[in-house]
Amino acid sequence: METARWSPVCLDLMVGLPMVREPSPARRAGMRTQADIASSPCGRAASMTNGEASKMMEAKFTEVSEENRRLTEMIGYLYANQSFARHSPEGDGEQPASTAASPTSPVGKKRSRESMDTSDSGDGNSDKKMTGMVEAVDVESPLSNGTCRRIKVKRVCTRIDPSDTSLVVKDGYQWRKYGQKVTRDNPSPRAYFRCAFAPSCPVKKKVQRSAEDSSMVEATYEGEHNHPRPTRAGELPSCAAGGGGPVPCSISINSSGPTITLDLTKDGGGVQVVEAAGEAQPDLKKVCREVASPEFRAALVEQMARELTGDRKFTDALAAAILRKLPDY
DNA sequence: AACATTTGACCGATT
DNA sequence: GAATCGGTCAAATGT
Repeated sequence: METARWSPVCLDLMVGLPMVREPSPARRAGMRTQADIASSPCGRAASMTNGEASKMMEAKFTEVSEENRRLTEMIGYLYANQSFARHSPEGDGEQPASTAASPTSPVGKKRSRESMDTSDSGDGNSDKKMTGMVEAVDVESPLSNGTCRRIKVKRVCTRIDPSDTSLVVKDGYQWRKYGQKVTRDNPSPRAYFRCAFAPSCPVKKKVQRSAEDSSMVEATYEGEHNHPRPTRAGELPSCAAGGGGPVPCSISINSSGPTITLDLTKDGGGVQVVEAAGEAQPDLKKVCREVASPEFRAALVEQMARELTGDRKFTDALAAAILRKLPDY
């Protein structure tokens, strides 16, 4: 018997921390100065009213999104001039794509580790763990004929029940597991999945528990689906799947700096700040704390709700989805 | 019987 | 050239 379920709500926001107008080399690398931080809205938000903060945050988010987009273009341009590509975060979701990779030949059999594994490359400074983030990069997959094919690699971190050993991340697509491996730098095994529509769909994903936090799993998607997301019951996006599945509706904010995860399902807590590399500057931590404040979160939620309800396409789709869930009368 | 998952073996890349 | 590692294959097993 099919009962009505909660409609999935999963918002992945990919916004960067504010960048300066004329990026210096250091800033191009994602670093921020104290002046940047001091002038950021987060540092002042606490002293203003919620309404003011809300408005300001909205404006700032727009600005930051624009910055992020420019940064994306810039980094993409930089990497396009190099022999390998690994460029900017791009906060799009997984859209069905018809052009990405050749349907008949999945991801190249072997790729360099540099481009293959964006999480830990195995070199000396690789202990960066970007837990809680949603990151998407394009990498070039070398083909046997010497050319390269660009594929999208997206990393998503999700919180799941620590006792759940299945490493199943429900993301709306159907997957077939084809392997599992214990890797050197993580005691928990890494599971390999292929899209159930393979070989026509070239997408693969790797899922592995975080070494530091066993309640977090890191899923790495390679390629883009060339088919629509299946809509059968039970295949809900990870953030909304209930019943022991991955739970949180989380928003990750990252731009080469620390990762901030806002778990909107929790009251008061649910905020996690993870340094992307080494130790974060104290000021940065302060900003992160302020970003994690109830005021900021409330403003964020308010803005998202406004954006979504103001989007005609979204409301139409939502209405259609609700109607589908209702029994026929 | 059919399909999905598990798991050891294998392969190619890297060190 | 050997050791190591990550990724994949495919037979065995489970549902």
